[in-house]
Amino acid sequence: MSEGSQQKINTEQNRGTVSVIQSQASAPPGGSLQQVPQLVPVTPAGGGGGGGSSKATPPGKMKKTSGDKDSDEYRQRRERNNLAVKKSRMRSKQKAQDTQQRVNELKEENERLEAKIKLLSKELSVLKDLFLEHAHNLADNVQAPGVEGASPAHNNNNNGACNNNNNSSQ
Amino acid sequence: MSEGSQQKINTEQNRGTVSVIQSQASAPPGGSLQQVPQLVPVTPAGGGGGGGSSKATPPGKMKKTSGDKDSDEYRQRRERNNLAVKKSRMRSKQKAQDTQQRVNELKEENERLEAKIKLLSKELSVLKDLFLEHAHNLADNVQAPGVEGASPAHNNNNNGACNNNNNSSQ
DNA sequence: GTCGATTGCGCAATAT
DNA sequence: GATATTGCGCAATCGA
Repeated sequence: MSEGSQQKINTEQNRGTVSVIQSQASAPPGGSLQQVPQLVPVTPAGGGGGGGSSKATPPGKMKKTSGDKDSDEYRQRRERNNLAVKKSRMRSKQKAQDTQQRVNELKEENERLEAKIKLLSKELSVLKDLFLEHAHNLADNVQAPGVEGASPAHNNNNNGACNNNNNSSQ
Repeated sequence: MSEGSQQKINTEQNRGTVSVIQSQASAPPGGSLQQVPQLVPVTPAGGGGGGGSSKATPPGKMKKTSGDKDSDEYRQRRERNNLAVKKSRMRSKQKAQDTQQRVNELKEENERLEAKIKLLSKELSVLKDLFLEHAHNLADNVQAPGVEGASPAHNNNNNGACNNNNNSSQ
């Protein structure tokens, strides 16, 4: 967790002043640093695929005041984009969080459902046993109405009737 | 979606060469730009608010060769961190993806479980109905034992009742 | 073609 | 001390 100690940067501030800054840069212990958007073309004619014409700071003319970077318009665009980025990231994070929560909910519900299944299964089992018992009782009644060892009935060749197939789907 | 046209940056490359580059920057369509880490102190000893004192590059002494930025060590650290960052982000993204997938799986399983519950419920219902029927039959038997319609043995109307598929797997 | 939304990336601060 | 996370800004790209 945490949450950093972020410092609001005053857009356009050093902007107006900065012009050329070289390496160097002293890092005051307690001070925050601001990244000045210095740009530089990188490995123009790189080895890989995209070949690009190099063209580093071509002597061509630049429109606008003193380069894109200093223009108010540029700054404005940047700021807008920064805002959009922030927003987008927030949403993204929120979404992830929601998804995680959804997982939890679903897990819970799953457990509930499984419990219910267990219960229903048990009930079914009990009922089935009762059925069997009844069948036997009836058989007895029919089988030995008055005689002792006679077993004439047995008509219900139910043999193998109550088979429960314990198949496993999947 | 998308996937940008990212270009591998050769760390330490322009480092040695770059000295001063101002705004400008031409943005070649296919070319990538590298952000040179120019740093600038922001609100140095700022108490809380918007800090007004500028004070860029205070005359304090910096250790190391020619400033932290140019040091090999610095560059190395940066690169290591960049790597770590990349890794971390990858994992983060992967995790989010996994979570999403988990949601899908759980949803599927939920549906399966619900279907099963439905089925079990139906079976239970059938069995119960059978039970009632039997009870009635028995009542009839008891109620009218010597009457004309005595029917001692039509007990096993076991019509198709006993099948249950008690599949429990997973 | 402008503008917001995404995305990858590097930096720096902070956490582990 | 080194790696891992996190917030943030930049730039490129996508999409409306």
